[in-house]
Amino acid sequence: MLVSHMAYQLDSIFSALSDPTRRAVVARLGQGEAAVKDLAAPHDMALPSFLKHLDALERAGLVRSRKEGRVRVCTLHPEALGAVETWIDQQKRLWDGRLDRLAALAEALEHEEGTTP
Amino acid sequence: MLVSHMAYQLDSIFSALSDPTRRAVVARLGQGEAAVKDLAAPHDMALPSFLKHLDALERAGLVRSRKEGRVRVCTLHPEALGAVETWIDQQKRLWDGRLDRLAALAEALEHEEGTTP
DNA sequence: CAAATAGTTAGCCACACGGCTATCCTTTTC
DNA sequence: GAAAAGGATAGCCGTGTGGCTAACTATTTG
Repeated sequence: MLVSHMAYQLDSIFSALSDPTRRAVVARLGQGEAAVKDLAAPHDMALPSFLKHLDALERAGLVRSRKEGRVRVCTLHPEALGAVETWIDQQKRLWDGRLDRLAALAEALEHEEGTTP
Repeated sequence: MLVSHMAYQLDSIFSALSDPTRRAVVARLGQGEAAVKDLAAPHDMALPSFLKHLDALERAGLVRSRKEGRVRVCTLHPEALGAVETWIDQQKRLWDGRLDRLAALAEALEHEEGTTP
């Protein structure tokens, strides 16, 4: 899994999650799949506007949907959140690594104490 | 910590992280603080453009900066990422809770088997 | 089959975003 | 003290985003 491949994914995932309506949809779908109409109900906006939010979530791979008759049923794909977690973990490792090097440096200086006036 | 307070924060944090330039800056600052000029160097854009990215990171609380003479020194504030992790963990709990209920339902059905023809 | 339901598509609008240049303001440095 | 360095600010420009209405398609349902 090349980082450059992930980058585009991360763009759309972070972007999708940057909106409260879309985060609410993710939370709702965490309880189980739902039809577009039911997903849209709690949100005070016209359906076409809401559909754009769903599109964003689908483009990010967070949600998938299938059509059953005239109803579109949406399902959460929580694995997509894994990309975010992975990225955060990488940042933590960078951060911790930096702290480790600082500690090593501090220790080195201590051992050297008094030898280089 | 009220959810409604977090919501606005999450907006700006997710939004800040939705751009590769800004994620690169976060990664860079994970190694230690740096001056604006040095942060900007790897990114092929004019300084004012880059400053907007820094602004986004500061507004999200991911980066803070202080002025030393004519140089602005930027520092990572990794705690801000905690808001993201918290949100993801909440979603996982929702998801897992749903699976638990499904399992409970399945078990209940099994016990009931044959008693309700 | 007619009407209601559930989406879908097209197109409009205001405003945010990401890039730029040009200019200005401090602080160093020579 | 003049010039260079490091940012900051203002303003322009094309594109993207989030909202809307209106009109259309495809399924159910009465």
